[in-house]
Amino acid sequence: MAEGLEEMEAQDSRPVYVEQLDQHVGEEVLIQGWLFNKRSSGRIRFVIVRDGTGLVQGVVTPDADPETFELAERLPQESSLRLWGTVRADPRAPGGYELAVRKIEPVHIPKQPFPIGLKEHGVGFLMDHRHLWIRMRKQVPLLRVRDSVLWAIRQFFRERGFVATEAPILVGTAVEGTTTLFPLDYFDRTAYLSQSGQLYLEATCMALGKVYWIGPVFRAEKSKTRKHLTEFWMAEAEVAFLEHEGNLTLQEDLVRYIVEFVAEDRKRELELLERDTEALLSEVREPFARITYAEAVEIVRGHGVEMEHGDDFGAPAEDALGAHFGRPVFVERFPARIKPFYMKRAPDDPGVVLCADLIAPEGYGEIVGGSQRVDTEEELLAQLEEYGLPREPYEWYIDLRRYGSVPHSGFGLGVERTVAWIAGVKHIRETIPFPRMLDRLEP
RNA sequence: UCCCCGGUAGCUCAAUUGGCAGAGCAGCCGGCUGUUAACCGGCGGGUUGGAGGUUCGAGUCCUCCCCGGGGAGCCA
Repeated sequence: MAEGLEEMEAQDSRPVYVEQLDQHVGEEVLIQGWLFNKRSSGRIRFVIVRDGTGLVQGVVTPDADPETFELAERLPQESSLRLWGTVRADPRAPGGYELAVRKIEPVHIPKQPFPIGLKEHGVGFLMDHRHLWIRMRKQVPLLRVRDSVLWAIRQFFRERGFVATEAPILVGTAVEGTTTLFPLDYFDRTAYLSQSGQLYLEATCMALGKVYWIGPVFRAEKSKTRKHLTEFWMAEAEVAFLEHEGNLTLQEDLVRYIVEFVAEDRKRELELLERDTEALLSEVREPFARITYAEAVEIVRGHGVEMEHGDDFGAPAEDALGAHFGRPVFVERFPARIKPFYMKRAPDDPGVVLCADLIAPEGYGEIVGGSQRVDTEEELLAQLEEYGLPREPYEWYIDLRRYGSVPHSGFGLGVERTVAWIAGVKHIRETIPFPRMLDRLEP
């Protein structure tokens, strides 16, 4: 009977989310969420409730029923609850709206204190409690920014007629010989977790024309930096009949689209993250800079960073480039021997390849890497040999150059680095719900 | 793999030259009718990461190990 009454009551006020409260001023609503914090001043009590879309302050006075008044004092942090109250605008309330609470109904009351308080914590402790940390103040808006970045990517490609497709995660061979792969037992042989879907997208674009996919990739490098995870997400695209210049334009259009979309779509979240969105937008307003590898080396040296022509860019070099331009910069035409076997040589200079890395400003490093691909069997066989790679596992890939081969190009965008740049967070471990890093496999 | 820093209460940190292990927060008890990481008073809370060594005496010095953080390299 008592249960029946509660259900009736719940039906009286439709549940609404905190982000919709401005549409319900003056109405009684039902909020379903968790107790984020509470404050009390004796005869007036404040409960701050979060529901995934935002935080709202509930005001509890002795006018509410005695049980509710008592709950407002007693409920511990992260109690789950239903809360009925009338929405009103009040400048004293965080967010501008608050609830005059009529009733609180606990759903679950924790028996022990929530490990993560509102005061500061160390990174190690927070990472050990990542499953709970994601509920907290900065993490919720950050994960909502991530959602928006992924949504923007899908929307961009769909608007342009790309077909969303998939590449396998389990693969039998390395895509690029250099990077370390995670091996695993696959019946009686060794399989690996894919480090890139690119080779497969090259095949798929010959079927579908323009393709993209967004998925996890894996790198067994023992990197310990703020820019690296062992499992991260890439948005990769591959387009038949697209050549190098068009590839850069496509990447530039995509990156600008993502930034502009997210800046608007997650305006409130970026404010909570204290990201200066004007500064961010101004970085992508102008056309991106385009320089060659050779020019980049000179610029980097001009900033006092030592490097030889023929070296790949290290973190200090990337930072120097980002600082020099203050906006994204494409570095084109790398020396062939520091890039993978599948990139096409420049027709006017066989020492360099038709590739580009896109370096984000503000020290976020390379966020996109792409190239035009080798498109003749002769070139591909020659380059496999040059890189000392066996031909047999790549027979299917060589086949793509035997049956109606066309010029084609593509790229991969690092999702977490892009989110970090847009949100303005220093370490990419916070841009994914459960980061996988060296020595960090749990939770 | 290499370099640097750290490990003290549930959490964040202090502890002077080697000399009685402390504070804030959290928890518990009490107070406060507009709080904003509220505030005020009280209470409980410790194998100082582990092993060994030096010493009258080690959180502090030495050796080894474990764990974490930051950075490099490599990469997106």
